Amino acid sequence: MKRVTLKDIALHTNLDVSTVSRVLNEDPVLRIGPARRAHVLQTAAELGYVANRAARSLRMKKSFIVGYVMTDAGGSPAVEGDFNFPVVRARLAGLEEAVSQQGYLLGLVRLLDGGVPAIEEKVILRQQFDGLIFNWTVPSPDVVERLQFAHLPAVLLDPRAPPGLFNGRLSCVVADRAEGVRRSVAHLAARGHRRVAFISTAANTQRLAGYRSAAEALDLDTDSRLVKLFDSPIGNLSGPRSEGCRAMHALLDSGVEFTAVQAGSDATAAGILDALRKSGTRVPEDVAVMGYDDLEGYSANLLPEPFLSTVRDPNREMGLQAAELLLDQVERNEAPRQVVLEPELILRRSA
Amino acid sequence: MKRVTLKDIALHTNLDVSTVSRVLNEDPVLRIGPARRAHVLQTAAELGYVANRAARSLRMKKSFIVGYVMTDAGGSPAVEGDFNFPVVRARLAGLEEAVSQQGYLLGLVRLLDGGVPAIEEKVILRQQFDGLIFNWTVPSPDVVERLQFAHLPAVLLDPRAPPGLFNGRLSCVVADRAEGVRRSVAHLAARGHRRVAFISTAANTQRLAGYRSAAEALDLDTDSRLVKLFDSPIGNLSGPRSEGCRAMHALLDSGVEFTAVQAGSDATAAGILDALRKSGTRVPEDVAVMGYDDLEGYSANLLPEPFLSTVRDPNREMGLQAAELLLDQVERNEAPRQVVLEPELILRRSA
DNA sequence: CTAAACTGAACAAACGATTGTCTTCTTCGA
DNA sequence: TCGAAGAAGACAATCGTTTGTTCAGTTTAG
Repeated sequence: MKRVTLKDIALHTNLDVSTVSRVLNEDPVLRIGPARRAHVLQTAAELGYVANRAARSLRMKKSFIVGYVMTDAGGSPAVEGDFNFPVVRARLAGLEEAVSQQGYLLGLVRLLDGGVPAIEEKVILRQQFDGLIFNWTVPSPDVVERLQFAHLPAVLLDPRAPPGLFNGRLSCVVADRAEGVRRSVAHLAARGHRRVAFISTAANTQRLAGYRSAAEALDLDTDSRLVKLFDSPIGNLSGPRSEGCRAMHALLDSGVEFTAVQAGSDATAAGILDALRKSGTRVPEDVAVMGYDDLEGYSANLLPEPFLSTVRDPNREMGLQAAELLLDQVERNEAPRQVVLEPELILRRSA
Repeated sequence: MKRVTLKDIALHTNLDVSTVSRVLNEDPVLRIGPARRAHVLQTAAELGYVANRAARSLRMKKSFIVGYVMTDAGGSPAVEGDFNFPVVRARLAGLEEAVSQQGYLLGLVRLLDGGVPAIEEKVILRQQFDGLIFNWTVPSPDVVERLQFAHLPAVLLDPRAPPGLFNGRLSCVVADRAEGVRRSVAHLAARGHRRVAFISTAANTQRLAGYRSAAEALDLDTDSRLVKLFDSPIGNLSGPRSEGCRAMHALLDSGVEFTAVQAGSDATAAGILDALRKSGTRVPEDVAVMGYDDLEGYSANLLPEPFLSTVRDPNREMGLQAAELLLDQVERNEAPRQVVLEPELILRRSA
């Protein structure tokens, strides 16, 4: 039950704890005979030595813990973009993998809406993290200020706000949604579709941009009537599907011709499929449908056989990268950077 | 940027650090004048003192961190019951709330399928947690053995295996699913339904038991043809919906009369609704449907307006309780206990 | 009036690691 | 042969708390 400490190894090897420490940390200050070095390493392994996190933290003035900030609406229905989305699981897995591989621990903090004082108190002071990860939620400018002041590195993982706002101050990991849609539309074009509709919440500006640039680059028919945008307030979780359904009906009723539709999200695509089904349109024979997010691939509990062709952000990879960026700052004191990752096409039966 | 330590407070108050520590910890050993005590408290607040986690851990031989064990299928589609389910968010929120309120931190560890050695190495030794939470996944007997040996308390949060297996050795938080179904069926009975079908995966034995006992207690028609069970291997995420759909069709085709159906889960209910829609049956006019899980309430991204009446486990509360049970062991050395929480009826439009 | 008891606090020893500085031999060049 | 350099490792301080013990006054009891 007793923990094995450096002292134990020192006793077993007739060396000083400092020497043992230097061996285990490969401290260049120490020149030691290979035989003794091996001996130390071996007994450390035999005794099952594991460095005491607290002692090391105390001495090195580092906690070796990075905080994952989870905002919490206080028990009410979920906050979109946080744990609610199944994708978060993949991100967390990536985060934990990278972080633990470098000897850090991933700590979870739930932040109620306390604003700056809450962050100060809970995250900056009390927990003594070495760095912070914000998934989707973005800290207010005030908070960013405090972070800088406290020399507490942070990275924004897929921030819902344009990353430009934090230029150079915070690291940032994003998926290139425009490129994702571009690839998706390119796939449709390759299948011979010339008139591709786009239905999405208005908030997805990147995806719209991807659609536009693809349409132009591929010389598709650009008809403004093919684009349907709707508002979907963040709190309204059932919005995208019903709005997508409505938009599709409107498009159908308008008589505008099209042979494919790119949805802004899988939820929207679900609504689109509802409308198409109701109107007796066959998918993909009459109309091909592409989604975005790959919800089915993550958690298809509510869906029958995965059907929707879609675009998937590299969520696990995003988590990994976020951790790397953070630890680059924490460990190697590098400057904040931004990394952009490419989504991937998932082809199933709808297109 | 310098951290405020006990020493700083000691200097400001002309007291010894030990005295300051005792004041802040309300150590009964210390008898101090109320004036001085107040002075200490005040300067501590003014300076924004926060105890150094590492130092305290070192001295007290406690990390003040509890680990949340998240099993990881290595990037493949999600593992049901873990982060995949939106309910996990609620549980984590509850956990974090209770845990942080008692001064602990919630650490996340992802466990690949390494079995006992992996748990030993990563969770028991390396991270030096004060306690462990297993959500849904249950540790193997070997692991339980090691936990006991290492005096590492653990609590099982909604274990997928019958908790009886760990009788008295591990704390356990479960929702009373039988009672949930009982209430649900009672609601149907109150609405006048006498012939209530039950469709579920065979694995949901509790829910079936709830159905049976409710049917008996309420003197409903018990007709074995009303019960449809199907197998749904854990890996198969789209199973419940398509199986539910198939089972409903079978029931419809069989000609057995019924006016309501209790589904084993919302996913199954989704399939049931598919079948009813296809057969032109109106819900709830012709047939009332009750689900279980309240997926819509948590994350209705894929669904139009929440429609399904259902049963919801008190997930946040379960997280809170799990934390309490764990800290009862960690802090107060209490024996492992089991707590059972009651689900809640969520009435919407399907019944 | 003196010993005992009590008050209000200071002293000091941990906890287990890291790291700057010494010490003690060897060895080598001149 | 002597001094200096280099090799191999020991010493010791330190990080910030907690906590068992001691200590100087002051009260109380007998």
